[in-house]
Amino acid sequence: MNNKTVRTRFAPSPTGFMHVGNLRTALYEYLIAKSQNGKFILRIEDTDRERLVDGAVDVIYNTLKTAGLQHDEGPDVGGDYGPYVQSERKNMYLPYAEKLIKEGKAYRCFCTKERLDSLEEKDGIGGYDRHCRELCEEEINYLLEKNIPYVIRQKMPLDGSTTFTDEVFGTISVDNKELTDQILIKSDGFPTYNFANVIDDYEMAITHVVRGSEYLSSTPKYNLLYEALGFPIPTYVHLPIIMGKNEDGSVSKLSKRHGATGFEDLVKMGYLSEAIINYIALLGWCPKDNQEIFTLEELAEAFSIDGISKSPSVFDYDKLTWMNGEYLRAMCLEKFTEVITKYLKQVITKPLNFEKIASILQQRVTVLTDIPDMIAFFEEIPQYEAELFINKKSKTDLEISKVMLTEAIAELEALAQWSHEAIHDVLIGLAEKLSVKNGTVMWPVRIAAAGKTVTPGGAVEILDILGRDESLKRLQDGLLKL
RNA sequence: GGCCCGGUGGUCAAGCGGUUAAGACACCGCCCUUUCACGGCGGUAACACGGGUUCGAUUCCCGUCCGGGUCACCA
Repeated sequence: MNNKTVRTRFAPSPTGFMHVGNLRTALYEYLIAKSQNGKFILRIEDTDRERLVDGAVDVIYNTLKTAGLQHDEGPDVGGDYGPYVQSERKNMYLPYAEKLIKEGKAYRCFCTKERLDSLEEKDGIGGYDRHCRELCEEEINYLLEKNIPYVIRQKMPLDGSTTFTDEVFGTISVDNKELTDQILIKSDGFPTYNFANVIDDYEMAITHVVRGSEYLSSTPKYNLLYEALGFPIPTYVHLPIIMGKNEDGSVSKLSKRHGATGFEDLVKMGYLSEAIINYIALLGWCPKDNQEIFTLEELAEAFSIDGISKSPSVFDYDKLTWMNGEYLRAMCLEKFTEVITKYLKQVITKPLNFEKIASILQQRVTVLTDIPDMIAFFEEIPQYEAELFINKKSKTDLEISKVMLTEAIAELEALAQWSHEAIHDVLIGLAEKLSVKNGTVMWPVRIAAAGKTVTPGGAVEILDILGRDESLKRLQDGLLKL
């Protein structure tokens, strides 16, 4: 047993978008670290200078923050292994590459982009032909003197095979002849992701390399690099890929074309960050006891690598929606009211009691953005046809509704005090007095009060929220339709 | 196409040689009920296929098929 502190790292490149796949990787990295009292590190991988996006790093910080995945070390919080931004580490990589050249494990490649492209066309399937691998010293010096730009490539073994063990996928072996002489340093002097990753993970003492399984096939190359450099090989944890359903029913790696796949998009659509985290935690991992609703703390407590599955999983908005509803319903009313106030304000300008509205909404909302449509009738009653008064199950037709509304209005007008309890008693009492089922009274009243057949809350709640004057006015107007 | 990985209901998934093959979402029905929802109860629905190994395979091995990933001076 080694009791070295577990250190995991989340190493996104700043693209301005936090894909749920990346978020889940971050989550698992966080959980693996936290479940073992380890450290979770954030490192920004910005070696691709052509793709930099302004403000992208802030998106990463914000996402991690609202998701609750606080890192222990990173560009913004510091740490003993900085800098945590690869572009600021630029000059650390070249010496390693040059060391490899000296040891005959890497070489300079002067091939032009054009030549590489033509190679691809020739054999159809990529792969560098190792043209510069055996250049003699004179040739190299000549090209160097002429300032021909070059990259540094790693020399892959020509035969044999490379084997590594992954905690999730087990032992995997690949023939070395499948491996291309990968680029370590680009012609602009920046390291490639492949190279920087290995160096940084080593220098930052990362113990568990956690990433999506799309890296599985390039892992042998990393292993060879660790060996060439004399670095210890980290524990690999490859995660199953999150898939999205295509329009034709097929599935492929979840991407933007599958709809909202960014964390911020999901939040904008009305999903709570806690629900998103909870849901994606279960996408590819299962606890021992099948529990489904977890706080982040509970996840960190229950998480273990052996619960990670190997097969890809399809992102299911239905289940996320259900889970979001669970979170919404579990809130106390005050909290729920606070959360939905901004959605209420989108359609309500009248001085209505938000907490009362919240109380009828809480059991019915699954996605926050549904709220405005659900309660817009409080602000203004929609145009509606008299046919809405007809309901078989409540035993109402136009004639009966007219009677019920007339009676209800008379009773309600006489009400000394406009409260939920008083309204309830008077309407239920009316049904009893007329010897009809409750629904026969309630249906017409609710239709007249709301102008629609489906409403959150019943007649009593709606009248209570609307207040005496508006309620009576709406009931009178309803009566006029009959 | 080469290489790598995977394959339990529509979806997420338990299972790790002997089970009536869990559970959740979705769907359907019933109950509750003042519409809808919530809640309760019940239901439809799965081990991709073919060979082995074994007394016995969803589980182990091989092949087929299907699905996915990967083959960049992107990460």
